Amino acid sequence: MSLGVVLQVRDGVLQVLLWQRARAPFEGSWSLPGGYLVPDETLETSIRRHLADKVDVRELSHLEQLETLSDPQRSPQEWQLATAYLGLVPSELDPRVPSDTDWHPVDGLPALAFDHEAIVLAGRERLRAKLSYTNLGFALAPAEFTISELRDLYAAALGHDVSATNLQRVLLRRRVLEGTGRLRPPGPAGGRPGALFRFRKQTLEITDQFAVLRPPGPARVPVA
Amino acid sequence: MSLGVVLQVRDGVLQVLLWQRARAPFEGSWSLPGGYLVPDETLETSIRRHLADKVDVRELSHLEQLETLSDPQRSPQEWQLATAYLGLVPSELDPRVPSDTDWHPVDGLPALAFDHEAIVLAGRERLRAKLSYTNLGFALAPAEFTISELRDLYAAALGHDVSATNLQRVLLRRRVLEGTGRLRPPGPAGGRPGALFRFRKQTLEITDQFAVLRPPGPARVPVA
DNA sequence: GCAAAAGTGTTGTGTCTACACCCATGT
DNA sequence: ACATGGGTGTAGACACAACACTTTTGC
Repeated sequence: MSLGVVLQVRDGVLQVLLWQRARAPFEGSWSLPGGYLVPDETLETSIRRHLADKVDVRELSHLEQLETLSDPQRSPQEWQLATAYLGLVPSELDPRVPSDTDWHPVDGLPALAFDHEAIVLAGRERLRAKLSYTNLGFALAPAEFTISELRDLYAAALGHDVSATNLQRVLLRRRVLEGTGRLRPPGPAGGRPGALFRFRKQTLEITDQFAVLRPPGPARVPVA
Repeated sequence: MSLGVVLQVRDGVLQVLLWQRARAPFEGSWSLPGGYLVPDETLETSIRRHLADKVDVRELSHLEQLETLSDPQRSPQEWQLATAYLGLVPSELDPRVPSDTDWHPVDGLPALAFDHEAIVLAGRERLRAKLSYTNLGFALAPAEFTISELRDLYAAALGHDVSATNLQRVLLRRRVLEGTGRLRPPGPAGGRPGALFRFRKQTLEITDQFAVLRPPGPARVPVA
């Protein structure tokens, strides 16, 4: 079967979409959405189908495989293999979800069915790691945003404060962001209007390729 | 089913263990070792069992899950899910393998059955990435080695030259290596004897935790 | 003018590459 | 002595964090 860890920053907090089980085992407790495969279906197709059917989530900005769980003890009833996926939803969307489905902060989860808590935490770890060395921020952010707004998204996902100053410089140096030329007018409290940025790419790219032990040769020239 | 990408540096070249198929489809062509699960078996148990049974490889220094393949077209006969694992064998071992099994350089693979070529390359990518930001080198190296020997292993795995000078400094600064106090006597051509080192840990550890966007606060003190 | 929010200048630090130089051994 | 291979010293490039300062707005 396939399972989806769908994450979104909502109200400034990283949240995961959970589904309340209607049947034993773990009747009534929260679990990850997902379900069985149908014949000749890809795992990715399967999780997309289950997310669209059961929880009406279609606007995934990113989807990647996490891991496959196979411990014979993970389900009390039967031996069950499950492949978990990480899905991300941009921050301004509010997909309509059925009544048995809701968002929960990843800090402060209720008791989850099966081994789902560990899977949620693994998904968050994957997100945190990739925010550091890829452009994955595109999947959390709306189409256009100010640096402050983006800083809040990164802070919620990473779980610690992020400096807007340095975030801007890192992402611009890596050419992950580009300015739109437009400005966001300030709120009623005043303040300088913020410049609006967007991600240059909406697909995953590694932006910090070689941590160390990179190939010999002259320093790579920054893209002109 | 489970599949294993077993890699080892042999004769200074990164090689993968392949198994020659005896049955259709792809009769006679090379493929990754592996096979079906038996009930109540973990995927990891399964791949270890198949590697031990069929190819007599028991001395894996590292084993981790790569990904699960599910394309309905990947096997011409039937719809087949396969979970691929990356296994590593230290460089000085020469496990006894049956006659239908052999090592092949990853640069210069024969035509492989199914989608196995892509899986091998994915395994190599995983290895290359983790050599940069973890202590995974322990899984390629013998118990003790000189920096030159280790340099050759890294160069074979990474596919480019590596400077022994800098490799030593990086791995010592990160406290991944430690000296043994012993020396390797020089060969017949003479030369200064090389100091012998070993990896401090034989289990995977991240040694370059935050590429960027690390939490605020005073600089982490290097371990005294 | 003053508060609020955004953005820039600048300094310091740590980590890495590159390369010159020195050290220990065999013949 | 000299060739061979191992190891250290050091300088420069770079990316980043931190923080002070400036800019632009509302009131």
